[in-house]
Amino acid sequence: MRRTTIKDVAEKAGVSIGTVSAVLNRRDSVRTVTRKRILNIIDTLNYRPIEAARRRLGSPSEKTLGLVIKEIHNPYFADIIVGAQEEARKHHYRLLVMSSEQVLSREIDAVNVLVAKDIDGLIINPLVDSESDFTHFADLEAHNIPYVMLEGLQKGETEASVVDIDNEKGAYDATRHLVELGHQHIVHLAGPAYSQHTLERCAGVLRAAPLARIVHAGATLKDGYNAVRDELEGALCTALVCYNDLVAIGAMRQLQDQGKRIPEDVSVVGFDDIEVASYLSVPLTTVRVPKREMGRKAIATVLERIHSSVESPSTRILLDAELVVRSSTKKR
Amino acid sequence: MRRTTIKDVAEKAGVSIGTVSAVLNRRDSVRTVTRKRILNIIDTLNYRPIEAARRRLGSPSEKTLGLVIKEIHNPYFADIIVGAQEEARKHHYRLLVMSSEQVLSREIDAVNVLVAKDIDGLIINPLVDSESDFTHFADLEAHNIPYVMLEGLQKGETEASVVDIDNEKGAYDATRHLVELGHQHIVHLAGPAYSQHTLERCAGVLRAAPLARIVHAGATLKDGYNAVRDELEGALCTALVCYNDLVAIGAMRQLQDQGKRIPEDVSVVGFDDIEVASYLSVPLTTVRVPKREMGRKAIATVLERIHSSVESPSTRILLDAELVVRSSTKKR
DNA sequence: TTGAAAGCGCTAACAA
DNA sequence: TTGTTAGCGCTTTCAA
Repeated sequence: MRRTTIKDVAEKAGVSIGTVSAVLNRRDSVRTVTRKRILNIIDTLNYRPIEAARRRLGSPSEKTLGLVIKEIHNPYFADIIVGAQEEARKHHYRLLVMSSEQVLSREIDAVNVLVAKDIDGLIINPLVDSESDFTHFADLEAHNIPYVMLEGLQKGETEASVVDIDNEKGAYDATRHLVELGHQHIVHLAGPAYSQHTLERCAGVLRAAPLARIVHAGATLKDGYNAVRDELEGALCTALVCYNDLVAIGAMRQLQDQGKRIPEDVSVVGFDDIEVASYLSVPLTTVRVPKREMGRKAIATVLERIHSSVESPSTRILLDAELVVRSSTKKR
Repeated sequence: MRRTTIKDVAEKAGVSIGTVSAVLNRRDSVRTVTRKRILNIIDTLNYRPIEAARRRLGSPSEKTLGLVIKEIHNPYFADIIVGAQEEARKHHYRLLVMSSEQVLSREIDAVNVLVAKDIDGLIINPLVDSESDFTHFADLEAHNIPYVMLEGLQKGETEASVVDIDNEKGAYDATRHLVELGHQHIVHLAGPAYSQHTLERCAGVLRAAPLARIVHAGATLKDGYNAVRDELEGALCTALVCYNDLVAIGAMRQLQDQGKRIPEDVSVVGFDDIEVASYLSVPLTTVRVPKREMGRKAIATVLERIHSSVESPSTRILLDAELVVRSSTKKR
């Protein structure tokens, strides 16, 4: 069933498409009766003009950028979105956000839709699945749509620019802090499988504390809660390095349920420094990631690519992240 | 400066647009030398075909719905987004998200962009400014794009459907709970100005406790923190009803800074039941809003309107919200 | 292997 | 006041 077009409306109304167009564009050259009749038919036919056609195809359309994130629930991304939006607005671009929710097929889907919607550039925090196919990125390149990633891909499959922090160093700093506090039994609650960040942070933890135990957790409150419940029952553990703040908060809740005090019994370090981290009863020691700045920088980078006529080389921009010591860690 | 078109490429390459099109569509009827030459020119000219035109205008395009929220930082919206996405996917629609960040001009902007991107329907949590203009909603109606609101407008300016909860009742229940606990000095940390939810919740609080003091706060962690710091210094107050959980968490942090214990010294009730509320050291008593279901229901409602040929009447769907008593409230 | 031309839905200029 | 038509960027036949 074809979409209803202006022609259908014109036919049914017994007028020309020009007249219908005039009504659509609120030109006052149409007789009231005719207008009413046409309006009626538009309504019953449920007709909706195709915007792309109205804009006379060639005319400059809305400038838009796409942003594909991994989890809408993570305040980490909220900050990135705000920074990105800010920078985009400054340059008169609008930001369309989609979330893959950690599902590769949705990521591919999101990119396709955004391409179909004719965005001018894309920021994406890609899923780094081992079996990832990169056709959607190839598509972007074929379409000449510049894009920037918020997390590096393992293989050098694409020539994309990356805006990120040094995750290995961040995790190293966090763990080093615990080591210096005298902790011997450190457990790392690691992030989701197949994430580059997970890998890098594990590496950082192990560099600072080669004997640290790595436990697979995930990226959410529940993941942190469950990991501590299922994996740390009675285990020797005086300090926790968590993949992110959400996991840390979940872990702390479970520790508390087990009657353990923080930081007296167990020290906990998070990652990201989401806003709520400093509002907790026991303010969280964590690695501050400059999220807004990352969003801004990512946009600035695509914009550069959009506006430069020459093929700019792909870059890897690493912003600074630093440990923020609050009350959830304590000398052993 | 016009956008580069296929014609430019063809001219510069000394071929016809048909040949360029063939290259673009990976047809193997083009001689390798010609293809290479064209590809080169595409690159140097930074040419990007307009998707809308490729799709031959009439052909059915990607089915998409728009969602305009008020604050990307509020987990309340994250849940709504997840529910909406879920329902949309089930019906093979994609969801494009934009955030107004409490700024009316951005809301208008977002709607315009979404319309330009040819969405099939819209969910919006509108800003209810007293000086609101409703032209963007009128535009939606003119374009025959069905939309559903997640918060009622004050005036009956539009004929939109609304999916929401009974906010007055929710706030009443929350406050009533405190009254039953014996609290006499109740303060309500109210939401942002010009929000319908703010108004409705204030009304609910006052119905349960006519003597409650209303303090303007806002919708964020910081708002809660600041309100308690600036307005409750030394004030008589044994219980706090907060506009939402974020405000409650912010308020609790400040109370703690003042050396007050929760719930021994002050009882606190939130609103929304965002996930983190149950993970706090003092799990938060709050009004559980069925956020995902609201997202789902809102999508289902637009979809109905999209697919029904008859003009469906606007409805007002109120889902159930109920008080969840945890540990932040206590008998006086 | 390439070019020419029709047609997609719509707007705007012009003619009737 | 209404109808006719060219043209927007592109794909797709069909002919050369």
